[in-house]
Amino acid sequence: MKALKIPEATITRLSVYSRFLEAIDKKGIVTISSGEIAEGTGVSPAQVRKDLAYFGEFGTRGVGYNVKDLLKHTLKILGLTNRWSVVVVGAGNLGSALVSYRGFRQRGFDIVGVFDNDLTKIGKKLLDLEVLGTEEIPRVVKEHNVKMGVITAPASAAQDVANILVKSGVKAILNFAPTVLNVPDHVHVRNIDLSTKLEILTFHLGMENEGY
Amino acid sequence: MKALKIPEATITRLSVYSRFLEAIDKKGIVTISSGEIAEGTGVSPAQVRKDLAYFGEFGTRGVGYNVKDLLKHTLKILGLTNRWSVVVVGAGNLGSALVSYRGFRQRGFDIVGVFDNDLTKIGKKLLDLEVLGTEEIPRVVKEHNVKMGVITAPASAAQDVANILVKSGVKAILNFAPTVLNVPDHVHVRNIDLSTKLEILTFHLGMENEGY
DNA sequence: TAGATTGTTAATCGATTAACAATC
DNA sequence: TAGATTGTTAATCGATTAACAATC
Repeated sequence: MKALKIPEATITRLSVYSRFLEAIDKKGIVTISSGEIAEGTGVSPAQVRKDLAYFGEFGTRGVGYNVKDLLKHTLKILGLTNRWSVVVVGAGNLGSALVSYRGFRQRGFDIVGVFDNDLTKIGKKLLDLEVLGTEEIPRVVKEHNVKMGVITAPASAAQDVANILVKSGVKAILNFAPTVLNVPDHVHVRNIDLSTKLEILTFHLGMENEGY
Repeated sequence: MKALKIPEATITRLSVYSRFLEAIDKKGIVTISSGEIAEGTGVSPAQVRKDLAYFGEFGTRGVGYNVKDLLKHTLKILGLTNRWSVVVVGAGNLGSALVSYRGFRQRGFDIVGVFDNDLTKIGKKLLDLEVLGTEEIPRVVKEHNVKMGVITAPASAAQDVANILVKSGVKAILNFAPTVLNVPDHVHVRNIDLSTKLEILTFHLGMENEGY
């Protein structure tokens, strides 16, 4: 209920801390300090404490944080204490890769549908999922109470896909198409643009040679 | 040569502007204003002008920007006026998808090598590329003057892969493994963490239900 | 000239860092 | 108690926005 605005970077880091804590916990380590978390995740100790402080007091002064405890809290904050059903729209190479990606399942995401409007792809099996036509999206979204959709369709189709997803009741979209989506305010969208990330690197490489 | 620090977000947006301008240019539109660019890319007009102003004066007061001209400038800034050879390490689903991804080639990236240390993957063909053992990385990097590497190996192997890439002379790494890489200061690293992006969305969805 | 839009400065906003009192 | 580390406040740093003079 707090009206406190939390920086997006804080949430991103929380995800990183969470994964780091999982690894630490697996090693059997019980207690960890903000300095050690910082060391392991490449941020500053003050940053770690500040990020956590948005959500509560999870540590013990003079001691540090209980690993299992803090891990649970970070997962709770990220909304990962229950599983999420996800649909993927676009069964090309990237879409297929995501459906097969074990990392998602491990963090609580269940891909319950893959869709395409390319007839040569419909009916294909990806793991245990059959690629369905996009007209099936509303049914699957309703049946599995899907809140999240991933768009791996080409840029030219992305907006149409987004419209279908929104109309079906999806509340959050992860968009891999290099295009800006128009959605209602209540729908969350994040873009992952693979080329853009490479271009940040070429920018820096180019700068070193020529300078700007 | 300017010592001016440019925000990473500016570079990301420049990449978005650049792609938007390509689309606008294809429509045959000659002139565009900061307001129209802003409208098309989801930022503020002041932001657009500020971002561009880091690099020069590309517009004409009272008129706007010449589309072709500005497109050229943004490509130049991003280092996309010549092509980049890239290697991909990790020939799993994601690696395979990236090799086949046409978006890279279109923006000036040529994937010249795919590597894995899994014997069942070595020798497989991805498009016209044969998957090679990781011991071949140094040779290919040198032969093609590769400056950029993409890591799509599992987290457990990512640091080893990074070491090999750095030793081979790679200067920039795009890392898909959910782990923090240790590399020398002169090597640029960016992470793309697919789960983290989903977790930002679940965070927001969770917040709406329970509040934080 | 009048209208439009840039480039740039100053004001605002927000995020990170430093420092330290609280406390185990 | 002495040493350590958190939680939090204040200071700093950086990025975005608003406003407007310059100028086409």
